[in-house]
Amino acid sequence: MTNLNNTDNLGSDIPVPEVVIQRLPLYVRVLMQFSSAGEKVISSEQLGTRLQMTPAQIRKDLSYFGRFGKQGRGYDVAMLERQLREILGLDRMWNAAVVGMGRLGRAVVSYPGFAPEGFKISAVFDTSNAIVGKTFSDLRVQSISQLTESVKELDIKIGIVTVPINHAQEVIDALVEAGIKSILNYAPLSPQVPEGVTVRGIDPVLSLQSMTYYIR
Amino acid sequence: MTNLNNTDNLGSDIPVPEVVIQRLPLYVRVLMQFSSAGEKVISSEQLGTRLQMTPAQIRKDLSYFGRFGKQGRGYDVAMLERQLREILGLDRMWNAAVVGMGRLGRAVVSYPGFAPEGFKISAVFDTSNAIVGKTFSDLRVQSISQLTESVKELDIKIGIVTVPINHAQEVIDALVEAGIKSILNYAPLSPQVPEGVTVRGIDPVLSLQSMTYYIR
DNA sequence: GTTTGTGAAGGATTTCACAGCA
DNA sequence: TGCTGTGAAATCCTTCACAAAC
Repeated sequence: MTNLNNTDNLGSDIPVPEVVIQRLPLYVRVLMQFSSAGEKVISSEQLGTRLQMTPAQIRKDLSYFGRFGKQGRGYDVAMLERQLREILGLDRMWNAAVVGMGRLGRAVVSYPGFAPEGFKISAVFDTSNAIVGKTFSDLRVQSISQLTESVKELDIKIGIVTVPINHAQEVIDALVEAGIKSILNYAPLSPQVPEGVTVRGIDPVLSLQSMTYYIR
Repeated sequence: MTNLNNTDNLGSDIPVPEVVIQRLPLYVRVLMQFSSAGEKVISSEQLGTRLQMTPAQIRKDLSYFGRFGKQGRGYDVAMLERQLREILGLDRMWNAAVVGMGRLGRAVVSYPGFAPEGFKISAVFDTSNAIVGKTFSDLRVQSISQLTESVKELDIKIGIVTVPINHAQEVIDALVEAGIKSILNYAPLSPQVPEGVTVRGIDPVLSLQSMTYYIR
């Protein structure tokens, strides 16, 4: 746990804080905006203004991974975007499976925002026999019993959980069992997962419930 | 009734850390589960197991607001839930407005998870004249020019943004202008908002983009 | 015996501030 | 001159550990 060599982050294997990793996609997004606005160069100041954070934090975050800027000038927009995408693993396509083909699952598979960012929904599943066999967005709904096989065959690395809360934990267990390490969970519960599995929750009610505290 | 004082170690009103506030709804959720399972008492250990966090953190979080437990026993489930709801402002109903009645907005207004938690969508808006006047889930779509008036009239405290990215900032500006202090933003951008306005983003792509870092 | 509440310690993250380079 | 990269300082957050309460 104790880290001795802190004179040089580069090339050493200090784990990068998770908060930092979660901010990198924000930087990528702003870089895309600047890029399509024709800007070639961006400063940490400009990035900070867009994201409402301090320039120092942005520079510090980037320094975990290398030296991307030029003093007196800033960062090359295209180059920094490319580097960050590579760091995050966004320079390739990822196959995802959606489990739960109710209303929410169907909304997710037809959401047009995933594909342009390299996330392809390659298979869909459901626990109910009433839905298995139907087709949505050109994807035939499979039984959850076929999960492990499909995950292997289609090189699926991401699971998206859109089942009702009462089935969510068992579905997550099945995904973990099938070797999935990254889960996007739309069910309103905090699932139990083993070490090494990352879960991110999409939970609008939780978000609302913490905002009301600040309304005075 | 509720003791809203901080611990007295530093004398006066340190604001409660935002991370703490964001965890309170998680506690409420587990308390509901325990309650409907017939459990009367819960320990910080049990809460921690459910949420995959340490008992000490839970006790510390709660200590910002008062002393709710009994040594040697734990917390009264019903009482703690009631107290936390009061602290968060969840002991009342909140009116919300949805702006953007495209596919996503229609999914949001018909989502059955908000009402049981006390969030009522009381008005819906759109920027496009092609949609204004139509009705979804018994709500007639209004022009955004009527926002300020409706917010006042219907006591709307929460704005939910479901417009496409190119209209999102202007819609958020309009909500802020109308006096809204809490915004749930489904558009994939980091909006600029003044101090005192809370924004929470619902952004599945961002979540995926930070998870891929950990897939090795 | 059990479990809370909490100062104090420890760790993590952010910000400062400035040397160094374009 | 302008802006990055980064040690050091400051701040924030979590965990420890134990007295007090039941």
